[in-house]
Amino acid sequence: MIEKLLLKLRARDDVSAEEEDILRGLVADTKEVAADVTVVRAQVDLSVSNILLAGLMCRYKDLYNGERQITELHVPGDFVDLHSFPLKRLDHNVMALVPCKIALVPHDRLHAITETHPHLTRLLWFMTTLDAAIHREWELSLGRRTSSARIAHVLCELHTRFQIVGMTQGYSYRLPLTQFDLAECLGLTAIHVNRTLRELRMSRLVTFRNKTVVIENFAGLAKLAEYDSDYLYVDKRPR
Amino acid sequence: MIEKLLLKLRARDDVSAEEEDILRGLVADTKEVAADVTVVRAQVDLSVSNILLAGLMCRYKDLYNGERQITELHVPGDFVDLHSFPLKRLDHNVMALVPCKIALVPHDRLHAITETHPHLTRLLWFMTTLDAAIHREWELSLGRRTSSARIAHVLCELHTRFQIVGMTQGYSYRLPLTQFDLAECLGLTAIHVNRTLRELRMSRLVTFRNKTVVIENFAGLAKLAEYDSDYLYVDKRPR
DNA sequence: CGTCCTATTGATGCCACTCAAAAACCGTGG
DNA sequence: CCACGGTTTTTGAGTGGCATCAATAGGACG
Repeated sequence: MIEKLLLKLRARDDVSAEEEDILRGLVADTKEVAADVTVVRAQVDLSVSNILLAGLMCRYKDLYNGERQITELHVPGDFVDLHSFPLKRLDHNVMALVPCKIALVPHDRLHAITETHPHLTRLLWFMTTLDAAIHREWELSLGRRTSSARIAHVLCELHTRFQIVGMTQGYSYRLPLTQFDLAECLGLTAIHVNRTLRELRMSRLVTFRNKTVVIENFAGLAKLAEYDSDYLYVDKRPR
Repeated sequence: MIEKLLLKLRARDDVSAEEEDILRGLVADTKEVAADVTVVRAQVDLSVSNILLAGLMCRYKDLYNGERQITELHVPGDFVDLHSFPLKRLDHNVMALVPCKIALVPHDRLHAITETHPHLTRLLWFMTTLDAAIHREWELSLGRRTSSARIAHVLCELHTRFQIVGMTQGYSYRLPLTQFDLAECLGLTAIHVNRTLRELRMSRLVTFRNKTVVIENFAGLAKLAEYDSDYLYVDKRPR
């Protein structure tokens, strides 16, 4: 059930058979949620974290006027709100962007791991710092990249992240987002995203149609975006 | 020496006398660094983390054209690159914005804590997730807030963070940043920061002059910024 | 008291936003 | 299988916030 989480972890460090068992034992229950459902609400006391098994989720914050900023996208295998374990509540909401399947992990089981399994604890800690690294890269995009570079960058990032969990076909992957969703990730309007996607399509770099991304020229796209997957820490090391 | 770190931690959870001793024992050495010195460089293997004792530091990423995005500011008491312990290297640079004093903490001592002191481990973990929360709030600023709200917001944030470590005088605090530095935090140009600061000054909300911030109307500033310190998790809880 | 850095102001331009509307797509039910 | 309503995508025209370019003023320091 948590195969994708294991893929994600094993791309970064060894996970022993015992540790794998413990991780499997974390899941107390699974749940299906419909699209557009807010699964975790900001400021609510939490005692459970969620692993995304299938679908696509996001973390977002919003302003009074209804404008929304998505601060991170989550692909299957992501421990979507693991940080709620040390934080005890969240400063943002977590929403399903499409129908999703999630696994529920009670915090007391995570607590138990921290008491008895240091290496696994460090692995979990690592995963939350990986999310922070993604936040930082998005800050760079939001603050300094042009609209075309922003879109190019997020499409490169998602290619890498989907690839890790075996959800790409070559340079193509399914991305069930609307242009409106994308705009909320990138600090743009949907209209401008639309125009910029057309540019990227016309320059034969990437096509995003029918919820599918086809990267026609990865090197070119990465160059435009100044994309370097370093910040995703896809290298195996003892943590 | 690490009094400000202790203030920061004890604003969020209890720290026992034993834990305090262990934290004090983390420091292997201290160092003075000059302004504008990059203390930690991206992609370099690390075996030491730094606690900021005095001064002001930042994390930043940059683009080929030399544009820079500061992703977080660090005030005294911050464990500036604690996340390099799980990550093993950083995806960004860490720089001293003014002359700073830092404490060096070897990773093997952190490793030892994770092996023997679960609660302290969770506290350290918590601190890295707090940095991530700040990143998310900055994403919201960079993506959706207007220039005036962005400036107002960061000045509110810094007030709260300086206050926690006892470095405010009422609604005033010393902030040794140039307008150029601020611009690099906010995804703006220094020129526009200058104009916007004038607006904020003229609307009697806040003054930033001679490296000093004086908030004349905190409620008004917070309202403009939609500032809510929730994301800084200044509430004491068992972690 | 000159030099460098920082702050300030003015003029102009462009990237992305807003407003408006049509076209394409999609699930649903008759 | 097609009509239908809602969502999403696409395109056009006009606007504006922040950037760029240019230049002066102020402050810190040797």
